[in-house]
Amino acid sequence: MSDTEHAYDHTTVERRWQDRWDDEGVYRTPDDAEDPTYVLGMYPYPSGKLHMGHVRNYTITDAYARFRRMCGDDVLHPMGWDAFGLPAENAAKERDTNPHDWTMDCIDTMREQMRSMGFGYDWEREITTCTPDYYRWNQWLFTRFHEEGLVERRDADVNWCSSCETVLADEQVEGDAELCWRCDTPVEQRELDQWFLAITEYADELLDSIDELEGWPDSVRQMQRNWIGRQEGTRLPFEVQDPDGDDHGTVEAFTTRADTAYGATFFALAPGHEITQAVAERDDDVAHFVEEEADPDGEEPNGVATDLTATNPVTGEELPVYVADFVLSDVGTGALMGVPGHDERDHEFASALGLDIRPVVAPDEDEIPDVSESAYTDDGVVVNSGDYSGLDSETAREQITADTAGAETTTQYRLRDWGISRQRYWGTPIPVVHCDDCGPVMVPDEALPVELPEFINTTGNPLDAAEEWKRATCPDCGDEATRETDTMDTFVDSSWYFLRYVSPELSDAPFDRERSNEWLPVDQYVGGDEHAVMHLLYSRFFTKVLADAEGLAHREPFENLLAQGMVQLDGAKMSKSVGNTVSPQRIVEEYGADTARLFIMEAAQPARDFDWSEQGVRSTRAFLDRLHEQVSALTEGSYDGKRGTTAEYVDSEIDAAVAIAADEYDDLRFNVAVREAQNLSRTLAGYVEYVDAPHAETVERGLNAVVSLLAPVAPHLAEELWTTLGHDEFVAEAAWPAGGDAETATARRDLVENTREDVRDIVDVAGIEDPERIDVTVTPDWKYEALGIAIESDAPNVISELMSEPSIREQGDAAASYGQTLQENREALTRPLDPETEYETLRRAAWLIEREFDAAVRVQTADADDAGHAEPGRPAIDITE
RNA sequence: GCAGGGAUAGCCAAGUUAGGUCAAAGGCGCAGCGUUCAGGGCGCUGUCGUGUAGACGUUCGCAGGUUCGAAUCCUGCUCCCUGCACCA
Repeated sequence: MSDTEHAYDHTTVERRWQDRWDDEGVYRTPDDAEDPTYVLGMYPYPSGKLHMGHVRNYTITDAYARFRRMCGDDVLHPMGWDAFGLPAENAAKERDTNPHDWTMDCIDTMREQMRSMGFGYDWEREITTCTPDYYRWNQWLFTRFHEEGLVERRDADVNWCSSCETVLADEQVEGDAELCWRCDTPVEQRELDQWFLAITEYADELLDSIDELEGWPDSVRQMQRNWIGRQEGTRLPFEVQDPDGDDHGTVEAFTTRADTAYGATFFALAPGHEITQAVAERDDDVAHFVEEEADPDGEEPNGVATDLTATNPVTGEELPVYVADFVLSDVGTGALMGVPGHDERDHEFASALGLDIRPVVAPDEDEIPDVSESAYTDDGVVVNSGDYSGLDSETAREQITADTAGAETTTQYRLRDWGISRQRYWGTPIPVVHCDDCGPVMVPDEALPVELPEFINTTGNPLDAAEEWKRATCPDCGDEATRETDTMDTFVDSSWYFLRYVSPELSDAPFDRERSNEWLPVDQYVGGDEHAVMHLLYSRFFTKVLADAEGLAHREPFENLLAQGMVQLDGAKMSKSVGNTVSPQRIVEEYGADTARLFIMEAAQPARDFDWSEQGVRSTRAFLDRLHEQVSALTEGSYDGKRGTTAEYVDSEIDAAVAIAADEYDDLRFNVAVREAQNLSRTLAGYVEYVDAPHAETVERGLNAVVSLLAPVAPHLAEELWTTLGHDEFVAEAAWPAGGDAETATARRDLVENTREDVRDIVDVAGIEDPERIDVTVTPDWKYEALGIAIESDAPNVISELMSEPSIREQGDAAASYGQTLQENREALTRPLDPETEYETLRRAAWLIEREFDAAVRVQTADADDAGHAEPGRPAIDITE
């Protein structure tokens, strides 16, 4: 695309200002800044190229950061790299390089792309998680967690991706088909020694304090609640015996419906339960079922009878024990009491196997439900339950739990401890050595960081192949020992990176405590909602642990969270595999970064999805070109008019735009804020075109405002025009322009717009072909006074109160009639602009009506008796043909 | 199934937290006019119905209710989206 069809060369302009900002350190945040506004976009994984999602994400934070800076705040707006992770290993293998070099190359490329977008970061605070300077603190924090008793090593069934050759967190397994989140390979189960962080210790606080996260979207809060999945219930102990009377011990079963204990007609074990395993060894049917038939994903619940019995601890009844595939090892205790009368799934199972189905809960005492066809699952009144009959479900649960030996109320969570072990190279080495005598031992702080060895290209875990690196001595006994070869989940890195920005160079602690206490929490966090659970939950967890263990004064990391919407193409998510992407680089080359940024921001509110539109981009660019021309026209110096009433109108519109845009920016409604700037530009153009000799100062003030209002979103052109307008400083560092208050501004606009619409209505309805003169008469003072009295008054009838006011009484019939109107609308009265402001507003806006109807417009006060039916907020209009 | 969020004029979408200038912002589409005007772009206007002076009528998923007054509050229903789920 040639630049000749544009009013300015974006490449030159954008480079120029990027260089100047760098030279002057405009976006630096000094360490002594006082409680800066902390604006943060989720740091990217350095895949090599920015995509539109990144552009949108970082344009949002950049615009907000710039706006806050113009409002006079100190701002902290840093950027960094989520630089560990599997793709780097894969890429390194493909390209015959190593993860480190590949990652660093990607970072260089992306940093340059960010620079070309004009994002104003404090690059002095840049962090890169794959550098020892960063990941040593992961190790240090791991040790602190260990000291707090929050690290556990245990044998665990883990999700294993055979393609990635690594363990996956539950959150990284997707869908019913259980596919790896990265490569879509079906996930297998394996048993391995794993390192866990005890996030469940904080489950209650993580759940309860969600309520206070008022700056977060409801959807994210709800997802976290679901994920934690707290459930109150009862643990009941069932004695399990085989036919010979041999005891298999007590099996605990968790239930939320202890009130249905009398309805239990069977007991069921998971195929993976240890008793099941024991029985399978001597019982071929059970073995066959476990091996061949059990299908936890199947629609139908399947099961097989055993020769065991379980004693219902509430009733003493002997229940048959089944092995059933709908019982899951990792839910509850892997065993349950079956109550087919009051649980859908148990009902289905009992029906299939011909087991008893008993109603023990009823809607009310005289109405025993028919449970032969389907379960009655609501709470109600307990029946057929011995001494408990007649109690409501809630009370029965409490009573049964209290009366039953060995029963206790417990809380169960869906949330599991966080397995952080990964059998991969490109991550933080877990700082542990294994000693034959002492077992696993923490690497002491002074020996940190445990640095990664050279990359070895192998199919398994490269750390396992690094023989020399693996050799270590035990910190406790000094004997030979072996290094732990697991690395940490990269979500560990991102769980505290927002703290590192505060003091990125600090060498004796991960973060400066005092400064963090002042600078945190992040005031505005922005990112995609694919991180709604994992990253955001882990970050909250880390913050709470650091508050308890390291004196951090905050228990929540992110005060306000914005989950930005997707940039789509034809209604579909942009995706490399589908091939429907738009390259930010191409857009920047063709139209410039300002155009890309402005288009994205005006297209929709930041939380919404929207469609990319090349035509929208073009018209955005056209707007910037017109603005450039507007400024050039002003500086050519041919505007030599006086400040007439039209200019006064323009002035009030400038105030209005500034005030409204400020409110909208503050609430992150960039699309509305930007529209104010564009409308103001339009108003200025209309003014220049309408009057013979525009008033240069007014136009200048207006263009200054337009440029200021656009500066957060289109910063390069804004700087360029700001200079053209004669300013020496950066617009990035300029103060937000002074304006009026948004409420009055809106009231004035409404008055003008309503009046113009009324004129149109009249002309249209009355069929006036060619209006010659239009008289607009503002309300008489006494009506305004009367309205004020009526609003204040709490008398049942205001008319007498109005008539006690001489200035109103002397209006005679008119006063009585208006008083009547007021009385009828008593409850709905609102205070309008005062008559003087109204008069002034309309006088200034008269040119709009003149222009539209090509008629003389006369705005007058109502001191004459021709006020007609003018009312406050509603001038009388008289049109002469 | 559970939970959360929704349903607004041809389409997209504000407004609902604090009921009253709300026939209801803005955008798109469509139509008319203008721009020394092919088109495009840009600007102005219109876009539920009726109406020869700014009015009236009907409307905010469906059905009721509260209120002087409801897009907004309450109850029930229908449908859509998102998350979770053989979760005991």
